[in-house]
Amino acid sequence: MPRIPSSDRRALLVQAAIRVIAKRGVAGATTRAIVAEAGMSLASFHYAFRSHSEMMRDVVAYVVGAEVASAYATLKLGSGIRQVLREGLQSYLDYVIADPGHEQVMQELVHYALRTPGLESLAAEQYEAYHSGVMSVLVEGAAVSGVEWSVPVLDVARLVVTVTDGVTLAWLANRDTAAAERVLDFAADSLAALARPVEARTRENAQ
Amino acid sequence: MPRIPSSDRRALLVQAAIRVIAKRGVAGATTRAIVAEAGMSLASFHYAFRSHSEMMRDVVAYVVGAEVASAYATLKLGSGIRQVLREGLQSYLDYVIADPGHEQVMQELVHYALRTPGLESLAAEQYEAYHSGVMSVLVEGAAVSGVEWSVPVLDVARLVVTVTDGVTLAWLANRDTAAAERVLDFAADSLAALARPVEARTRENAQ
DNA sequence: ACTCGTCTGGGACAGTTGACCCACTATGCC
DNA sequence: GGCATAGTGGGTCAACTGTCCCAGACGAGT
Repeated sequence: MPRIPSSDRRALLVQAAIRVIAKRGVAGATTRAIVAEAGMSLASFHYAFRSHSEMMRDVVAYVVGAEVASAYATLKLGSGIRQVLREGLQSYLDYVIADPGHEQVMQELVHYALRTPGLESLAAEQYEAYHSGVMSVLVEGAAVSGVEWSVPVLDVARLVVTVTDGVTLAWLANRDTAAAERVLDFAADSLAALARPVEARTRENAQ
Repeated sequence: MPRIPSSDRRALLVQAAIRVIAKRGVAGATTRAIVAEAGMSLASFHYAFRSHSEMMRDVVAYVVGAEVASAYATLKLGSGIRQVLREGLQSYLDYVIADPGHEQVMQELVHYALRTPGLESLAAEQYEAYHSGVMSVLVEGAAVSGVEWSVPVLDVARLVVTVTDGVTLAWLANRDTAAAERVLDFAADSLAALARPVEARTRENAQ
């Protein structure tokens, strides 16, 4: 069997764990299922991690750091801010539909972190990452569309995350794509109302 | 030990299970933990339920049927629809803050149902119950405020549920009450824009 | 060629879990 | 009182889990 360099083994196991969670849920992420997914032996697990919970901490930290904002980052340069918002939200929904397991894992990991002593802060960090990731997209989107936000961008980002979380959970439950898109229509309309055309002289009060 | 009549035993165990889930999460809802919470013996469990998963099905069905809309039903008769919405959303948030475990259980059970073969439909039913419960509140709220909804009320209900779910998850993660309330401010504003004063003659196009 | 530290395979362990079983007790009915 | 039935207690089982251990294999440096 090929030997795996020490630096990669943890990452390999973490990613295998995420795949297992996507397939079987957090409860199914046993050490044996994970090493089987990673094609490793059981002993290798405890060679890489001191314990199962130590690995789960890394799993949560991994999803916080990586790919978090990537789902939001499909920024198409539309004609106006309303369309930029709508298309951004749509690409997020498309992403959820294409790979429902992934966003399901994200929410399950939030609940797992909230339940696990010592990991509660990671849930908060996960949302900070969401918010700041979306915020930068919103700043860029506003710049492209020549508008500015009439409220703090961070609050707008919170609204976007609220909507995406809510739509995700409902869609996972009832798979009603048309209803989800109507919600996104309304969200895009309402959020666009928070933007106003930028007047060249009052540029400094952005953010 | 007092004998428990047959009709109550299942309900007792289901409610005990919900308390255990609130305390320890879905993964902690073992048969032993549940019967301990219910003050019963282990044998009584399999006397009442054929299996653990059969009881979990009842747990999910129970939360779908009972109390689902109760959190929304704190309808205060405010001056206008905007205030009715805002106060309704606030009372929901107050409820989440007062008993975070309960709404956490609700979301965890949705994910559990989605993961469990044969229970996926219960997740959809849970959201149908949410939507119809909120919808009736919205209908009443509109009537009290003398407005009508310019879009199907069911869609408005979906928006409300989307917001409450999103706010719940974010608040559970970061406990940022002020931010949650700003989100609710915006939601109430935006939703109120979907209502228009009812003109006595066009009463019939209410959904 | 030798050796040392890195890594792996397989086995084993104790603890927990869902499920089951059977002797036993209470209760209502004749 | 006797008896069937509903309900209970406690013990037991196999399966599964996280964790540990140890003999050995590989590779790099000498």
